[in-house]
Amino acid sequence: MGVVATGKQRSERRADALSKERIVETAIEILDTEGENALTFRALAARLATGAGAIYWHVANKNDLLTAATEAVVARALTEGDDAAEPRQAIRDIALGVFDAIDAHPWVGTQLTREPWQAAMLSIFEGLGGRLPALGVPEPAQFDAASALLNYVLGVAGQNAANAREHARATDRRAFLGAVAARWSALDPRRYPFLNRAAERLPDHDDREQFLAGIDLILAGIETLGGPA
Amino acid sequence: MGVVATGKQRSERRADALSKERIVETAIEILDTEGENALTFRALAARLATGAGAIYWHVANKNDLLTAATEAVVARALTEGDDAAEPRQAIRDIALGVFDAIDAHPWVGTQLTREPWQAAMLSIFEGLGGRLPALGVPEPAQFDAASALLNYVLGVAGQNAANAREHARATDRRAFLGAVAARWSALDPRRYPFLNRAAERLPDHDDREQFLAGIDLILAGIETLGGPA
DNA sequence: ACCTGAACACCGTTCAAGT
DNA sequence: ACCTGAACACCGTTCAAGT
Repeated sequence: MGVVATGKQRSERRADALSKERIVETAIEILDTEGENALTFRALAARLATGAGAIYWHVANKNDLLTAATEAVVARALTEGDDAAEPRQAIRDIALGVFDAIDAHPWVGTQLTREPWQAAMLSIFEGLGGRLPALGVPEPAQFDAASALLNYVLGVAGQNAANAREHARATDRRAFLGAVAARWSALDPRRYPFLNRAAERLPDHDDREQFLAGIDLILAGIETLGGPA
Repeated sequence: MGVVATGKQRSERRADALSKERIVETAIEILDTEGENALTFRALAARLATGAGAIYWHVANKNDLLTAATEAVVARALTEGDDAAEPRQAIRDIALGVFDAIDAHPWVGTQLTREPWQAAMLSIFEGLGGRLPALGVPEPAQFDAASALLNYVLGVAGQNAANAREHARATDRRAFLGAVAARWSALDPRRYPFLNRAAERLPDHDDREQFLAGIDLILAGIETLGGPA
């Protein structure tokens, strides 16, 4: 609109001035659509129609960029699932919010597990730990209990991110799980009895349900800490 | 011994022929003493007094190398803490074995969370899940329960690895935790009441004890699944 | 069969130079 | 103040050539 193309074609037209926000949003786009490996300063600069060095004026380095992108996604995820009044349900909602965010943006799982004490992680920690008083958990035990929930969430986050990296574009989940299950079934049943049994359940299990089952297990353990509900 | 130095000095003398085992052990040495970033094919080749390309004859790629290194460390960790008869204690021993291995080799935590379904992870999974029948957990629930334990262990593993990466050589743990706690205390106590309280416990808490407290919490939840013990 | 080491195709990051 | 883009110092990986 009103922009006259001069001489050489340019692949992309600058929408407006560069800003950290615009850089972060573009990075999220690349991460979501092309995967973790596709985010390079060169690719990012090309999409933003600028030089690679320009990005460094707004962002300290790649880690800073990834942290900001993670923070943006997690912040949205946590505000969406507004607070349930019931503390058990509130904790489930927060955990599921993070789970679903990582399902949609697997690279968030990678970054969440790589960079400790970042803002995104603190929000999750507060969300989980903040409900423990209402659950009747005595103060001295709250730190450990919230840590257990957080670390479980982070563990699943990392695995989901790794799985997404493995079969980049969902190459038939059932076939993939079937192949893994076949490997488990091939193990010596005397040395690996549990994996042999688990192999039968693997192909049909639902990741989200299993994730929630784990949360409920930890919540059940936490409830043994407090007085009667 | 009996080797005559000819012409130019060579920085290192080849002890014997190259092998995957020798490559993996040397990689572990570098990872342990110089950190994750120090492991490059060039550095590895220099230590082995060979060319970078030679390594590829024995190892498919860097990921293969890291997986093999992780497997070696985890296998040792799991065989050391021999099986306790009591299932709760056996699960604690396995979890603590992994925890201590990552404490000694933080890069194992990174690799464990990056590469799913690798042999090292399967051994841990079997070790944890294999004790659930003795705990009275009904078969249909065992897969979910073992997953919860595994993901918790992996979450802690990732965090410990990330922490070790952060302050490369333990620059006074208490000072570091004190700085983190100060940041938590600086947060608005109305929006972050839990983190403000947790800040007081952070500097003096023991990672290993907190890890075990989480295991016990999940075990307490798992015990609500079975019949009476 | 196994090893050598230069070369290739990338990276993140810096920085002199522009506006 | 902000942007440009070439240059630097690395990487993992390949491969022709050696033994």
